[in-house]
Amino acid sequence: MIESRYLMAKISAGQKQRQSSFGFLMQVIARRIDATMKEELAKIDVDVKLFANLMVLSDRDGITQKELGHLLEFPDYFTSRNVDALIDAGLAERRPDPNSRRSVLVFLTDKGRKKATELPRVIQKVNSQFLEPLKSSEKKAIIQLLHKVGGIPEGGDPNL
Amino acid sequence: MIESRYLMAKISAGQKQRQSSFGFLMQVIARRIDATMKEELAKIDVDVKLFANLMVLSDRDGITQKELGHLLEFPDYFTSRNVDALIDAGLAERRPDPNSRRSVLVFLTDKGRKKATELPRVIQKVNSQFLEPLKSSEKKAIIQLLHKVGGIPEGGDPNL
DNA sequence: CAAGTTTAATTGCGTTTGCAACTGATTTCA
DNA sequence: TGAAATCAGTTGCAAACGCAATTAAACTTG
Repeated sequence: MIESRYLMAKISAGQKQRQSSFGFLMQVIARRIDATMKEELAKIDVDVKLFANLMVLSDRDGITQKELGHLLEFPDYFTSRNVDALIDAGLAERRPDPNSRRSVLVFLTDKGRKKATELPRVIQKVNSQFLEPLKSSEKKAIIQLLHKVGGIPEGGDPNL
Repeated sequence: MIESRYLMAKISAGQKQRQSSFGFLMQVIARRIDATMKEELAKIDVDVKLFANLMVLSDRDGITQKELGHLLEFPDYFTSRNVDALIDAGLAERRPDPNSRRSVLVFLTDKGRKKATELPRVIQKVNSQFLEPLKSSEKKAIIQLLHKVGGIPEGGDPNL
């Protein structure tokens, strides 16, 4: 962020307000999580830029680029280049969509599927590292509140 | 962020886990906040990239570039270019540091100071927009929890 | 069914980023 | 003191980004 991770809202007016700004807190913590993920993923030789794509594909192999991008809220051009990069890294391949000649299906290669199996461990590790200061009930609470803020339906394992 | 804001943790394993990943939620919401800030700041003709710098300078005018970068956790080269951009926009100026010929002090111009006064309103607006789905008690709770996660001491006005 | 519209995906190109190298000033300390 | 190390700041350059335009396919509708 710069790595626009660097970014924005680290701020507001005085010291006090700055520290309590929701946007400020979100940005700062998100950047830190991103940096930590980058480090952890480097250990297993995965580019953080491709990580998200790998995770989605491991769950839903053979979707179109459009769908992949949609699930990640990425613009099309970005998805297009991400898939290029996945292919360059030997992690995925494009195949024609039997249902439409203008869309493309993306599949993980064996190598890609193998890499993908290593990812949940990393996510789990980083998430619990960041949530460590919270009590168990607070962990549940913050995830619930974030879901509410994001308008994202809940469900699933809060440990991840 | 993509604007390495686009990035990372949108993820985990299955659909269920993905939706609950703390890192995933943080990244997605942080990116949305960033995009919204960008839009809102465009309305008052402020580049989101310079926004953070403006806020810090409005609070602590006349600091060195080094200090400015440190407060924002930005690398030196980035601060250097940000100050260039602030100057190009007529919002700030460099002055020699009387205490050291190798460092530089950064001051807001009148125009810069004037712009800075418009920023808290925008921050306020975007924050409350994102927190809108929450009840008042929940707003307090999420900010408190984020402080705890970030290891950032609390204090200040939760509306900002 | 043909013209117009929308859609998935890609790409050209100017801008921004990140790293490393560089300059000049200051400190260290043998 | 003066050679080496450190420090603030800048910059060259390759890579990555982001937008807008493009291509080719698939709807829509009169």
